[in-house]
Amino acid sequence: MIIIFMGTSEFAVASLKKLLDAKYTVSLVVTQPDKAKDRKNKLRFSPVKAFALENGLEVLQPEKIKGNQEVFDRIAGLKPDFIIVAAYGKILPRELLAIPKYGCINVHGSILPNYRGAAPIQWSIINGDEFTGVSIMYMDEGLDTGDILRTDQTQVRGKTFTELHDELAEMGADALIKTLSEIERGTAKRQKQDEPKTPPAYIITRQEGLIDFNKSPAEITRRILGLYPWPGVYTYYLGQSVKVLEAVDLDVPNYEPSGAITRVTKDGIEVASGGGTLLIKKIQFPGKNPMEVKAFLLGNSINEGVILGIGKE
RNA sequence: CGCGGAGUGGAGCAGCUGGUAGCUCGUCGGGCUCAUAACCCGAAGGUCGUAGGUUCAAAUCCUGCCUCCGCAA
Repeated sequence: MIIIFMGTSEFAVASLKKLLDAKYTVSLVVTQPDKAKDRKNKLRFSPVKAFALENGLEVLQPEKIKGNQEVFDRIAGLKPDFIIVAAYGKILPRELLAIPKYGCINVHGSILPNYRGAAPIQWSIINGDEFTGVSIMYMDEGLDTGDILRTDQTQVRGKTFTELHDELAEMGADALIKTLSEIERGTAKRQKQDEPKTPPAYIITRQEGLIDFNKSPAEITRRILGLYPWPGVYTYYLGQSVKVLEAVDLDVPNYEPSGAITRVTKDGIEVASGGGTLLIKKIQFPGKNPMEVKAFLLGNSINEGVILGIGKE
């Protein structure tokens, strides 16, 4: 059994690890080129690359994959049985999909056909879904449109992105292993996807974290969970950006203009949002560590009546 | 060499045109209260990130280093 693994993010690491644990031989790991840099501008490996190197696996990092003859030859030359893809970050061209004997299998962090795309976990939290899960599917040329082999589900409620992500990464890895053995035994069933009931899960940008105080406190609260830790949810206070790390929906009507600070107490900052009241409890200013509003107030003051969200934009 | 902010008693800050440190909260003890997150009195707790330098004298000026963080990727 010859397996080629393609993945980049932390989500993919779990699957790669389980493959190794299950004694599959991973002949090659393909991941994105090193481009992430830290504050000192030092190169950082993708999580998958880091893991692969630790485990002595061969790593390939093509800049371009479509129409790259060298990469194609390399992969085809291995005569793989499977190509396993998890959070790789690029669409694979048709000729590559055709290489492996048993096909290209993808691990995806949602129950397809819902949330096709790059950020399924974040969006399921932001949208307030009760359930989400993972899907194992055959890949085709579309974006997460291939036939489904297996899905598993779990609850979303109250989990942060990190928590749900880690859970789904494990769940996806387990589902992958089970699916592979089913395929080998010939008991796997494939099923075409229905029409999605959600919009595509567009990749998250920093902009997604800017709070819109016209939205309900509940939605803002979910966004805080879904965008944790990156990019985080933020707004502007007196022209300076502030991250909002923790907030609760007070479930109290508030008819002040959206974004207005209506009350400052030791519990936090009450802000009018979408007709409701959002209590901001934990914040972080640039250059500072995260802190409870209560602590912030010991050395600083926040005035009621100030409108949040007015800043550089 | 990507840009920038910050490191001061447990927490959040002030002090930084140099002369051995202050505020708010917390903690501990006591008091007042039916009672309290309220109030009053008192106490403990900091070699001011670190290593050097300048100076009669540095938290305060200069240099190196470490750590944390915001932006950009």
